[in-house]
Amino acid sequence: MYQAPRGTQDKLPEDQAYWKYVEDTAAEVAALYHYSRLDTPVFEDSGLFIRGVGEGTDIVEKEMYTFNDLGGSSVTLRPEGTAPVCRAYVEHGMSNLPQPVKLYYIMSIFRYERPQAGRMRQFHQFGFEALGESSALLDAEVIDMSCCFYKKLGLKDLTLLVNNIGCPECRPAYLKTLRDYYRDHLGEMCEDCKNRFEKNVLRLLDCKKPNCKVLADNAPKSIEHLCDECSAHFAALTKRLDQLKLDYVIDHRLVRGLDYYTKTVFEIQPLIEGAQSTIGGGGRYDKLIEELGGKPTEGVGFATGLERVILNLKRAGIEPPKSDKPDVFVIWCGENTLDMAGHITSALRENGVPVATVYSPRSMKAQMRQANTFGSRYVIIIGESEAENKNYTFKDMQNNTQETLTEEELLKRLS
RNA sequence: GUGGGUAUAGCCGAGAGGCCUAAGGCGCCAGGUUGUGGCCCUGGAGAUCGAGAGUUCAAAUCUCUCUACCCACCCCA
Repeated sequence: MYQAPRGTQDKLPEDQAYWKYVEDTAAEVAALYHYSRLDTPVFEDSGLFIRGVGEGTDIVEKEMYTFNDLGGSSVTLRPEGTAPVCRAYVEHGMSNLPQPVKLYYIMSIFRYERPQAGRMRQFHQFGFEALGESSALLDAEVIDMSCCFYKKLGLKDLTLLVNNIGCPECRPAYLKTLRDYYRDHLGEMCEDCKNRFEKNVLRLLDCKKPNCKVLADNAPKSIEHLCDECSAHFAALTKRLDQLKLDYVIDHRLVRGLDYYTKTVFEIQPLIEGAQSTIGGGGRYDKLIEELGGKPTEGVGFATGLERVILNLKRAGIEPPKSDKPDVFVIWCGENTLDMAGHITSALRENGVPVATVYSPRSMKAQMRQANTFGSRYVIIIGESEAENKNYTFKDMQNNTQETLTEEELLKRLS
């Protein structure tokens, strides 16, 4: 038999309440911070991600779903959301709108990886991007908004990590310092890191191997090698975060895996040990839009994995809210009851009341059982005597009380 | 890409060569008299034991191959 493709999953009815809760909360928070929704296509020109995310990154090198369509164009299932948003910003001339332009999205993301807990090939992100503003106050607001999202969901015990990895002005010098430092320790590094030494020195900092970790802890820190502008930016950010009373940890080893980040980077992690520690992350990307062919436009954003959010909700025992609409189950049993049942079912639905019923004759007991397993609050019983008297037996399953009502009384009661 | 683990009905899960024409539980269906749920009781349906090959008189149980899933590394959300 067929199965859902590796690394994908069905969102089953029993999980939908979680998804709705998370997505509704995302939309609510987005509105609070004045972000508008943007949906972009599931696939894009492959070049967008190669240019945007960076050729040396793992995402581009080995995780993209890239294929040629029938016309011969190379397209890629989006492996992240920031580049598409920037593309849309440029394409639709949003630089003419009042800046910053604030956009959010809830979309599926595709990365070809070995699946494991909290890591899917198709997963979903809630993300938001603010474009056209360079102030660190906005960085702080983005971080604040991220925290607000988790807080509203009821997630606690999250750690906020922040760092500043510099800009094209100061980063080259820092990278040189870093390379000089690591050059003396090549012998102590793992194979991967030796490789990274050549390709991407920054990434040496977040290797988790014990030896490399020690090296990284003692490595030159980016925030100590910032230019005046970046330094001031970082100071403004932390000052604002303090005002917002957000607890954060400055993590020198936080560098992120996408090439487009400049200055601020941050990550949010649950306390639970082990893999997939990051639940969300983001940062500033002041050169990205330029890189994609737009005019120089700063940006800062954040994205969080919804599967991981839900995983953490479940671990924390947080349940999504239940709807409090009255659910009605219509039972019909006996001669001439079907027409009345059909009539009242339609009438209730026209009044906006959710109704379930049965379609084949079954014993009253069986129908009551079904109403019970459905969790219906009310049951309307139409048996032969009701059919004869043109009224309805209305039963409250919770209080175990029932009464005889006319159609008008019934509709009034439930609407 | 690397390493480890698992694979029995819709779900959970016993089972370690013949007594398995596969236990039990949940769920589902039907009953427990005459028109009524949740508890309880009784009965029922539902499994080519992941797939293929091999060893054997005999395999869910042993061997091999494949596949899928899980976990970790890696990476990230």
